[in-house]
Formats: sequence, C-alpha cells, structure tokens
Amino acid sequence: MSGKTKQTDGKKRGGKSAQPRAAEPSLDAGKESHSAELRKRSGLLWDTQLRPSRGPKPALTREDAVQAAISIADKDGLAALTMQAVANRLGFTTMALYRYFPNKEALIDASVDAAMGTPPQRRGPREGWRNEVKRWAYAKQAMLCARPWLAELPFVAAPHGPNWLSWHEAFLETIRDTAFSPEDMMDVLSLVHGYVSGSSDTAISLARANSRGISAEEWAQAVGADLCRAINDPRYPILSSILTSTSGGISETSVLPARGGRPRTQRESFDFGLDRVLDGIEGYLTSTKLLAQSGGRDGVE
Amino acid sequence: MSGKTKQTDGKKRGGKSAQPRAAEPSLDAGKESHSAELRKRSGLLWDTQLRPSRGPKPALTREDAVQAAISIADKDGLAALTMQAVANRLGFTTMALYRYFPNKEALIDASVDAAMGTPPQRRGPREGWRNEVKRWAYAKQAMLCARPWLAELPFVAAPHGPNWLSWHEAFLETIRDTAFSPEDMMDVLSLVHGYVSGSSDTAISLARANSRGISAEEWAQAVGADLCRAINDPRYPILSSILTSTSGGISETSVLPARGGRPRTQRESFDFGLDRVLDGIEGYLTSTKLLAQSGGRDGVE
DNA sequence: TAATTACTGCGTACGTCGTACACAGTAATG
DNA sequence: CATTACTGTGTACGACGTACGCAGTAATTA
Repeated sequence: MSGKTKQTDGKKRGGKSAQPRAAEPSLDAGKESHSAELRKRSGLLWDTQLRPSRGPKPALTREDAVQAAISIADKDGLAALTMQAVANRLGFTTMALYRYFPNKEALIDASVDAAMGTPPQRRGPREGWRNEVKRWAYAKQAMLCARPWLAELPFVAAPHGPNWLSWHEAFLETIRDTAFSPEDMMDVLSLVHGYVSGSSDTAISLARANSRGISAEEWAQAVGADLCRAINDPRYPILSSILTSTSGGISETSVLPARGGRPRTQRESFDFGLDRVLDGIEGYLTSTKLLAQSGGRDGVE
Repeated sequence: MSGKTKQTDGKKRGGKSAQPRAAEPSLDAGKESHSAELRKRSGLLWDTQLRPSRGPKPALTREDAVQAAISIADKDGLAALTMQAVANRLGFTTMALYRYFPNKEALIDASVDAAMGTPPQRRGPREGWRNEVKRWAYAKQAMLCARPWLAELPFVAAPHGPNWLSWHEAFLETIRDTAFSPEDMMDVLSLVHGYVSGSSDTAISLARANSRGISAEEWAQAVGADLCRAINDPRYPILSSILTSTSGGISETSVLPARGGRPRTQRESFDFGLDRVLDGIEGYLTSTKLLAQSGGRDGVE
C-alpha cells in the first residue's frame, strides 16, 4: 500500500488548526479534496488575519514568519527553507509556526507572494505600450533573478496572491489605452508573461550562480557543456553544425559560442525574443485597428 | 575522471537536502563544487554505462529503474516518487538503487530525460517552417501535459540529456531551410521553447486535474477563483473591469469569463500567443531576407 | 473578583525520507 | 584455486514535517 500521495494528504482528517474560520468543514472523500485544497490554499493567502480577542496576544505575525522565510531562501536557497530554520531565526520553536500556518505549504505560498513584491511604478510620462511592456518584462525578469529560489518551485497550480495579481494589473496598465478587447488583453498578458517566465531560465540560473560566487565563465562552461555533447553526435546534425559553425569559443555571458565578431549575450537573446513577441502583438494590434476602422471588428480569429 | 561511477569516495558533502543550517559554508571548495556538481550530473546523464566485467551481473539496469520511476510519477505524482517506492516496484531493496544512481537527483535527472521522450517524426512532405514549428509546439505542450509532474520540478540549471537535445534538434529541423543565421536559429528556438514552457502552466494544471478525476468546471472554478478576488478590489481596477466586462460565466476550458457569444478556450489562447510569436519571427525573417538581398547581411545556406 | 474560556508557545514523539556503511554472496581474473 | 571487484541487503542515523497534549495567559463572563 505505497500508492498514496503523502504530501499533506493524511492531515485533512485531523483538520483543526489556529483558524476557527473553516468555512467548509466537510469530510469529503479524496476525489474532490484536490480542488478543495486549492481553494483552501488560496483562502489562506488572501485571508487578512483578524485576531481573535480571547487569549494572549501572539508574539509573532505571519509577516514576521514570511520575512524570515524569505531571508533564509534568499541566503541559502529553497532547500534551506525548513520550518525549523524559520523558527530558529525568529527565536521560536518549530511548532510555534503552526499557530500561524497550517503547514509548510501555506508558509511557502505566502512567502512566494511576498517575495514577488509589487512591480515598480511608472515614473514620468507614458511612453507607449511597447516600451512600457518592455519595462514590465525587464522588471519581472529582474525580480526572478533577484530571488532565484522562486523558480525552484512549481508555479503550476499554485494559488495567486495579491502581489501576483499586482503584476498582472501593472501589465494591463501598460496596454490599457490600446484597442485590444478584454480577452485580447488577457491573452497578451498571458503571452508576455509566458515568454518571460519560460525564457528566463538561463538568466535565473546565471543569477543563482553569481550569487554563489561562481564566475560567469565557469557557469557558461557548465551549462554549455550539455549542448556541446551534441557536437559530432549523428543524432543532432543541425545542432552540431550550428555549434561548430563558429570559432567555438564560449563567451562570458552566453551559452552559445561566439560567431564572427561579437557573441550575443543572453540579455540580447532575451531582447531578441521579446522584440519578436512585441512585433507579433503590434502586428495584431494594427490589423485589429484596421478592421475596426473599416467597420466590423468583432470576431478576429 | 568521469569514467568510473565510484561513489562514496570524496563525496562527503553529497547530502544536498541536508545541511540546511550552516549550509554551503562560504569556503572556496563550495564554489567549485557547484559547477563541478553540474558537470557530474550531466556526466551521469550521458554516461552509457559500460559494465565492469568482474562481479556478478547486475539484476537491474538504469533503464529499469527509470521506467519504474516514471510509472510511479505518472500514476501518483512527483511526491510519490521516492527511492523506496521505486525499489518496491522493482522488487528490490531501497539501497539496491544506489548501485545504479549515486543519489535520488541522478535518478530524477535520468527519469526526466527519458520521460520527455523524443519528438514525433515528421510524416509526409514538408509544409513550411511555420506549420512545422506549430506542430513542434503542440507536441511539446502535449508531452508536458501527458506528464504533468515534469512541470513540478525546476528545470533551471538541470542538465540536458539526449532527449532534451533531440527536441532542440527537431526544432532546428523545422527551420533549417530558412535564412536565419546560426545565432538567430538558436534564439528563435529559445523564444519558442520559452513561450511554450512558460505558457503551458494552465494547460498542464488542467491536465493534472483531469488525470485526477477533477472535472474541467471544477478546475476552472478553482483556478479562476484567485482572479475573481480582484473584482471590486481597488488595487486592481483594470483587471477588475476586465473580469466584470462580461456576463461573468466561467467556461469549461477557460479561466476567463465568457464575453459575447463564445468564450476563448485555453487552446485558443495558446494559439493566439503562438501565432503572435510566429508573426514576430516571420517579420524578422522577412526583414532579414530583404537585408540579405540588398547585400547588407551575410547569408546562410 | 473569581471562574471560565480561548488562545498562546512549547516539549515530545512518530513516521518518512535520503543515504552512509558494513557485510555476505558471486563471478571473472590471476 | 585464491584473489578481486562487484553485487544486493540489513541496519542505522540525522533531518524533516507535523500530530498531540501540556502549561501558561488574557479577555470574557458570572
């Protein structure tokens, strides 16, 4: 009988915690417990802890614990983020934390949202959606690089907290004056967000390496080594030819070998992709506008 | 130095999940052990285990263990993937696995690459880079959705195995006849790959929910609930207005409320973004070609 | 004021995990 | 044959998340 998911599964039967506000104390079967669990996590994230006024005042706040967790993860990575480490840093026992969070997952959910922070506010006048989207993308990537441990945990199906939504809001702010329909706006948001989070891998990896005192050259060599295995391997003729089509040096900031004079830095590669994405959006925006001008713009498909 | 799989030798710091406290002491050895660790992981992945011919024949192969690990993760998710579970499934002791992999991480590295598989081969004639890239993107997303647990672990800084490279190769195959320079090809690959992996979150989440018997409606409601918290929240005016700009129903396959007649499915949203990306690439390709024709750019054969 | 009540932080304990280590058995080599 | 290198196993350890019960404390109630 080893076929049980052991992660927070057996705890729902005991289910009493510091939260007296269990909206749904249902003793459900395992099937719908999954979506219920999502709802619960989300609720925890958005819950603005109003204190019960009976017992002794709590010596901590959730915010304290979250800040401690973030410090630890910032300093030593996600693996160092244990309940005991957080408690130690606060000068409390491990179990004290469970008065504030029902489990570690909830602490992490809260820490992730807090660590994400809010996007930088625009200073100065508006400069057009394209530049502003670019700024947003840079800011988001910088945020991820500043806290590489965020990329170590699966965002998939994690609840979205207030700060997460604030990034969404900031993006929508950049394109609020365009001719996009509401669905288009959300899809454009999803597009840019998807590109940024999906293509920041190397940037994040480099940032993490940097924060651990690894030189950029060393990092590039380690990451590029996998690619270089393709060289002369008959399974990867094109990749191989691309990798050997150059003088074969590995630059400081790019995984790819240099070609011709100047290698392309990873920042330039990120920019390249971002510009393509923005080009695509711009083309769509133009065609939409033209359609609107010519009269009927409803179903663009 | 990589020819032997001799463990327990100088590897006293192997406990990566351990040592959270004073973890990673700032010694100089720690720095080079990091990139060295990457190299080691990569080596393990690419090592084609040639058996030593002295002792008894191994009763297992790495492949056996990898297949068992994949089955477990497929069935019960990443959390169920423990060394004991794999060993049990194979009918061996837990420690027997350590004759084949130095640690769990190595097993997972191998399992990830194997689970990724190779992309489907093109049947029939070529149909233009745009359609072929689209097929590639669909195949990649389908692969991720088929094994949602792949998205549960951080790809960042993980070594890239043979199958990973085969996906790269397959992509390059789709654009081999274009006028892109080698750097451009790699950047285009990085762009599409980034978009696909970054924007497949919702698709993967839905796939996972489906595989656990959760209805699409239930899933959409759970995922959309976070967004709906923005409604009437003064921090998110634009998001709020977008979410309320419609009749407010949540469709089966989209997190977004329906607007007008037909809601946009998540597949359509994925397509929308992919088309923008391809538009951007196409525009760049066109401009590059024009430049090449006018003699400004070095060509590519 | 005294009793009640609800909540606090803590100590202990349990089960699971990854894995270090030593041992006994086995097959090729000298 | 003895040697040698490798196999799978049993045991053990430390770290982890967390269930449970306790003693102390502060607001509410009698």
